[in-house]
Amino acid sequence: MKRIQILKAGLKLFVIHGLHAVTIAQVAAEAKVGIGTVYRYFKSKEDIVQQIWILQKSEESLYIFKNYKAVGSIRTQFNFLWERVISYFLEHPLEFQFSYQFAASPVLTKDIHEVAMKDFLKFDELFEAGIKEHLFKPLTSRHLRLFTFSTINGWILWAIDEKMTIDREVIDMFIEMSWDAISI
Amino acid sequence: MKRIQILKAGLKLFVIHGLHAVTIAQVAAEAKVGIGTVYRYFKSKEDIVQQIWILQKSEESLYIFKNYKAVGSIRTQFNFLWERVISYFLEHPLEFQFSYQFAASPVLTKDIHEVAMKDFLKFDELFEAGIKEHLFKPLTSRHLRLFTFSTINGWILWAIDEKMTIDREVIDMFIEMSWDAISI
Amino acid sequence: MKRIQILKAGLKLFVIHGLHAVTIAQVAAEAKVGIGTVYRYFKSKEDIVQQIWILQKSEESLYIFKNYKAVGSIRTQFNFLWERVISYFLEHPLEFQFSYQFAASPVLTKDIHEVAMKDFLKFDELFEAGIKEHLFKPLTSRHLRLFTFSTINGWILWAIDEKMTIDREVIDMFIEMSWDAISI
Amino acid sequence: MKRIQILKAGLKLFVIHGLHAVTIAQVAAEAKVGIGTVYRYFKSKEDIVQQIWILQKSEESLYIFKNYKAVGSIRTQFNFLWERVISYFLEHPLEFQFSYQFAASPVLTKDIHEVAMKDFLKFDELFEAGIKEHLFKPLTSRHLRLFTFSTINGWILWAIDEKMTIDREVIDMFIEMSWDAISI
DNA sequence: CATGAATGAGTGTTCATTCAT
DNA sequence: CATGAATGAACACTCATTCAT
Repeated sequence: MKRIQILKAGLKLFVIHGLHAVTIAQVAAEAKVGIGTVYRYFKSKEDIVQQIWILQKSEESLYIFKNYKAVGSIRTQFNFLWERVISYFLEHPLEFQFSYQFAASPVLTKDIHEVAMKDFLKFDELFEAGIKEHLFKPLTSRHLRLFTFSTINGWILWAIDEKMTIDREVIDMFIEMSWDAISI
Repeated sequence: MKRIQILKAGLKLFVIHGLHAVTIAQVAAEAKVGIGTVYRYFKSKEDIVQQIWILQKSEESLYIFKNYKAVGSIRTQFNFLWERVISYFLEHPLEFQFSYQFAASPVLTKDIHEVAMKDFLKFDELFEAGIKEHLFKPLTSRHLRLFTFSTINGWILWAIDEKMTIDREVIDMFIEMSWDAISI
Repeated sequence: MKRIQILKAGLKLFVIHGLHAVTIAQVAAEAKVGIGTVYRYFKSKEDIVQQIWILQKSEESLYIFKNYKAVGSIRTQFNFLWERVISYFLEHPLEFQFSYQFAASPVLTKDIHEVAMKDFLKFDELFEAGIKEHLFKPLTSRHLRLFTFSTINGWILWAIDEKMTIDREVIDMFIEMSWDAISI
Repeated sequence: MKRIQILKAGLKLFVIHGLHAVTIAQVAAEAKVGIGTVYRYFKSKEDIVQQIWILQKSEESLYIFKNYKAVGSIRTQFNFLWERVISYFLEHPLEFQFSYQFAASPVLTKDIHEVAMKDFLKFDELFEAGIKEHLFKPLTSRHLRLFTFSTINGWILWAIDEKMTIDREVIDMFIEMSWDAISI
């Protein structure tokens, strides 16, 4: 409960002002808890960032894979999942910016990334199936996943930046861009 | 001279340890100048980061557009420029990581980005020409540029991360992926 | 019961780590009681130290004066009592170290010392008798007591420090040293 | 210069209020330097205490052994040195109390003690010579030194405590007490 | 009577910035 | 123009103390 409050407060403030410009006192105030309480749940400022990352990726995957069944054509599943990814980030711009800013940050170790990413391995299974059907360019499933996530990041970044109204048509076009990039 | 030393030292340390974990004293030591000297050239830590960004983008564009002539087919020019971008970052992994980490950082204001990006507007001209020839999906030239840069960033990130040996063939395939994504 | 547990736990931890390096939470854990319980019995950290001191001196005097009768020659009584003091501390090294470290600590007020020391005034009576018999150098009984306690402390400190095996002979010699110092 | 100021300030405040009741800010203020300056010279609060101890023992030995020549009878040398020790502490009550309070403190490691005590090994040489002449009870020179220092500590403690006026006669008597204790 | 989660004042420590040399 | 010792505001973090359960 308080743990989640703190993580949500941290996410918001770190995104807006940057890690080095946010004090623990500010995080505590935003989370409406005492400073000491922050340290009851987290052992340091870096720990907070790492736990935000893990929580974030967990919520992300929960949203994305809700109602997902690995049935139907590869393309259908691809459309379904990427539509979910896009929807999630468009509905959660703060969370998206956190993901973008901290993806390459030195405070996130390999271990943290590994833990946080484990739910996303289902994407690899999808790509694996596509590779078997010779639908994709000759890359590993891991690289296909990373590439498509990259394209999505860049695209959402500008969508949020310019406060565009995103309609179905645009989303569909974007998914097509991703598909066209990796398919033969 | 000393100015450049300081910027190079800062870039290296910020990438490796993160902005908040690097002190001005460390930057001064790495640059082999006194702390006071840092303040003769830059008015604050944030100023250093901003100036690194500007210098970085300037060197990047110099490398990319060297020998570039806006002649030949759109595809030929596209291939030429993206090959240069990829080559630059593969040869300068530290600079790449700096670009990646700070692209969405709150310390870089819109003004700084505008100044730093002005040399890259040539890309927009190329995309503009492509749009006129109806080669691309219905997006603005700016969005086409942002999208392709984003895909390239994601790709180089794992190329560096996994210490892959990147040969011509792989680069060519990647450029094709980018092209396929945006072309009709 | 719990009161004593807390005092014993505090004594042990304060001796090993030093007053400033021990938290109430650690004392509570060592005593196997809750933090709140500590505050039910003591009003502050300083209070704990003071109560340890008082308990300690009380247990010490109980041990020392057990079976003591103020009869026989001064020398006989002197030997008896100092042998008891030495035995007590050799059997209770932790308690000794606490006594040594906190004897001159600013957290122990004059009042506390007065309360804690009242059982030891029997020593003064012995010295008083010795003074009357002209056995001692021209000092007050109080000074004779302080002096002999001081010598004993120094001696036990290294005995414990060097984990010497202390036999009767050594103890006898040491008591003789103390006696020789103050006697005419 | 500033280093010494800080150590002197620390000694004074630690003795009066106790280690845990003195803040670095107070030490800095007493030393008339900035807080940051304290950390330019010392890496932590504990380091300050340790360096005070070392400086203290160094100044002590300098005072004691000034003009000392290892000639004349053992007794003459003994008298000379112990008179110096007593004089030093009577003239420097604050320094004495520091010595007394921190002698058994856990912040002073074996290493620190070893470094600090090396100048006092000259005492051991004197005792060694006395042992050869069969003047002393059967103890090692090291133990003779520790014992006599203990006696002195106890004695000075009360002398300072009661603000006695100490004249030659009293000092001479005390030296005699120490001598009587260890001599056969 | 017992507990330990919650608190925030207070502390040690850091580090961007200044300025005398 | 270069330096780095000096500074103290500001921070991360601790821990004695409280109080609802």
